[in-house]
This record gives sequence, structure tokens and C-alpha cells, in this order.
Amino acid sequence: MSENVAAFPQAENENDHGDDTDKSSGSSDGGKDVGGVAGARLRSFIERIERLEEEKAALMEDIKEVYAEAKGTGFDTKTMRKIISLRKMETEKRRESEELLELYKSAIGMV
Amino acid sequence: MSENVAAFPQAENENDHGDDTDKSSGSSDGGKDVGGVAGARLRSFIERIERLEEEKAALMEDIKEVYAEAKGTGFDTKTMRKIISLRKMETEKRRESEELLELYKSAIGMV
Amino acid sequence: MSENVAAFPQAENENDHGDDTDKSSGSSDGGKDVGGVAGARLRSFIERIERLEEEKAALMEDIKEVYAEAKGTGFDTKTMRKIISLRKMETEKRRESEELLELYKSAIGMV
Amino acid sequence: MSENVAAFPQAENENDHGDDTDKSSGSSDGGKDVGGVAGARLRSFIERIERLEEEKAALMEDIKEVYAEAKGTGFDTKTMRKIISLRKMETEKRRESEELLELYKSAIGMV
DNA sequence: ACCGTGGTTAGCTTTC
DNA sequence: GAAAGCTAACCACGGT
Repeated sequence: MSENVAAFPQAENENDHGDDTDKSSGSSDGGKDVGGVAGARLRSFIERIERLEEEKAALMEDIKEVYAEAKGTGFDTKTMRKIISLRKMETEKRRESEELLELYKSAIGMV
Repeated sequence: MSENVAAFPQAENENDHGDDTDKSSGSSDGGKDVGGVAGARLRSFIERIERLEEEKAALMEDIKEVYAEAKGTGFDTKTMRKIISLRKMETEKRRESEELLELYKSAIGMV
Repeated sequence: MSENVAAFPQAENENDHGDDTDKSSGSSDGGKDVGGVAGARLRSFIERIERLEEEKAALMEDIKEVYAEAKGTGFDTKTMRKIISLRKMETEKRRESEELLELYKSAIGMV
Repeated sequence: MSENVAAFPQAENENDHGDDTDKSSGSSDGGKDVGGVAGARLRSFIERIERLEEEKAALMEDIKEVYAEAKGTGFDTKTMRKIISLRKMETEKRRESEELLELYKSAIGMV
């Protein structure tokens, strides 16, 4: 019990009046709320997440398709990626990194 | 036929070590179609991608929020992630097994 | 065409009296010597590969440890990675890529 | 310099304009220790990593050779790869399941 | 002989 | 500060 992992909600209350555990409508399992309301909620959360991840995967697929189309038109996708990444990058931070890199390079004589 | 998109679309080639003395710094449209139709197309592709990536980022945000909500309800997100990962693994493994089966079938002529 | 994948070298081995070179009782996938000696050979190849991949994984672990040690000494690992990657890169190729990138950038007006 | 990136271990130095091109051997800590002890250590780390990566590359080469040999014997490498991947997946999944079980156990106080 | 595809690896982010 | 998951780049292979 070194780390409290708290898999299920009912554990978080410090007011642990222990008799609230088995309220689940005559559940035959006697105790764990297996299949009970917490289980239902958990399932719901998980399904929501899985649904969102599917959408994300679809979007990634779309992106890949755009790249493919661009490539089919004759563009170089590697360069495109580089451009997009550059546009995302803050200039300041980039410059700093480059300075640091120079420093290191001179440190090892790789001028 | 000679409707070759020119300028950009042949970029993929990385050898061609020609030391391109033709500096495009002059930004004359003479040869490169800089800012011309290929440039416009490229820009369009890039903007489409950036738009999709924004949507993706939004989705990722949503996912984070669901986790946060679940956590607020008392669930342990680490466990949730593991469950989701296992479920995904099951799906993947099943899919791969089916592919393997197909492979075997074709191997023995059961096509 | 040519759906013939030929998973096994000599499939026509009708003499399939399980000559039990196969000792693996616990094997999950058909560890059976279906097809005669070919199964044994296949298993041998696969085990050799798995062994090599273990070694590779160990090596990757070692590399991670060196990075960790360097970090513990105060170096910035991200920069180190960059240096290593630069050293691997042929200068010529890198310069060319940069030129191409410049070209693209000017193409979309991102000067 | 929003984030202190900790360019060099000996950090204590606040004078940061390393204008002094001090390459002299008896560098008296006045500047960056360029080429000094930190540089030497960095170089050592980098060389160790590069050595390990060479070994790794050799191992990858070996793996390729085994695949080639198997192919020469008549096996279908694609199938082999899939089998190996499935076997790895099994191992991973089993490990993860066990972790999940531990998680659950601690969650219900079965520590 | 080239292109497209998929699988692999490394780097980055985020979490604990 | 360490660990893991996610993402993107790389590379090798098979197909056309």
C-alpha cells in the first residue's frame, strides 16, 4: 500500500465510512461494484477516448493523403514538412538552439 | 505533355550535385516560377495540412480533457491508459494474425 | 499476380509423419513440424533473428545509459544528438537540402 | 535566454561573451573551456555513443543477412517478419497485462 | 528501374 | 529527473 493507485473512484474520500461499498442493487458479486455504476462510467470514458482517437487517426490519414497528393503533383514532401515545421517554430528559440550548437561544436573542435 | 509544372515539381532528387550557381536571390521570375503557379499550389497544400493539424491538435486537447474529467471523477488515468493500450493491442494483434493467416493460405495455394 | 508466396521451401513433402525434431511443447503457433525439416529450419532462423534483436536492444539500452551519464554530468543531450547526427551527415548533401529549402521558402513568400 | 539550457557543466560562469578565442592549453577558466576538460569529456561521450551505434549497425547487418539466407533457402521473409512481430507482441502484451493486474491489486489494497 | 508502402528507429512531449 | 507514449523521418522491400 505504499502508493495509492486508486483505480476506482470510491477510494478517494478520506471520510472512509466503510459501509458504502456494496450498494449495488443486489449485485451478486458482493462488494466490488464490478459492472456497477463506476464500471459503467469507466467504460463510458474509455469509449469516448477511443472514439476521439479514431477521429485523430482519420485526421492523420487525411494529412498523409494531402502529402501524397502534393507528391503526386511533383512536390518534395520532405521539404514541405520542413517548411511546416519551421513555420511552427518560434524564431527566438531556434536561434538560441543554434548558438548552443555552435558552442558545442567548437568545444569538440568540430569547427 | 509539356505542361510540365516545371520549376518545383522535380525536386525529389537529391543528388544532382550541381552547385547551382544560379542564385535566386534576385527573385526574378525568369526561371524559377518563384511565386508563380507552383508556388501557389504549394502554399495551398501547406495550408491544407496546417488546417488539418490544427484539428488534430484540437482533438488531442479533447482527449486530454476526457482524461482530466475521468481523473476528477476519481479514476486513475494510468490504469485507464493501460486498459486502452491493451484493447488497442488486441485489435492490432488480431488484425495481424488474420493477415498472417492470409499469407499462409496464399502460400499453400489456398487463394 | 504471382500470388504464390511460397512460404515453405519444399511443400510437397508428403512424408509428414511428424518426425519430432520438434520439441517445443509450449510453442503457441504451429510449432509442429508440418512440412518436415523445413519447420525446424524456419524455427532456427527465427530464433537466430530473435537472438540478434535482443543483442540490439541491449546495445540500444547501453546508448541510452551513456546519454544518461552525460546528462548527469551536465551536458545537454539534445544538443549531443544533434552533433552526432551532423557528424553522420555528409556536408554536400546537407548543403543541397538547404538550398532547396531556400527555394521553396521563397516560393511561398516565406522569406 | 529564457531557459537555461546548461551549455556546459561547469555552469558557474556568468561571463558569457566568449569573445576571447582562448585556445591556449592553460586555459584559466576565464572563458568557455573550449577545448578544455569539459570539451574532452563531451568528446569522449560522443565517441562512446558513436562506437555503440557502429556495433548496432553491424548487428542490424547481421539480421539482414539471416533474412537473406532464409530467403535463399526458400522461406518468405515477409511471413517470417510477421511471425516474429506477433511473438514479440505476445510477450509485450503479457507483460502489460501483468502490470495492469498489479495496478488493480494495489488499487483494492491487495498489496 | 522506379515508385509506393510499410516497418523501423529516433526524437520530442508529457507524465509521474 | 526519469519513463513512456506519440509522432515523424528513414530505409528497405516488393510491385508495377
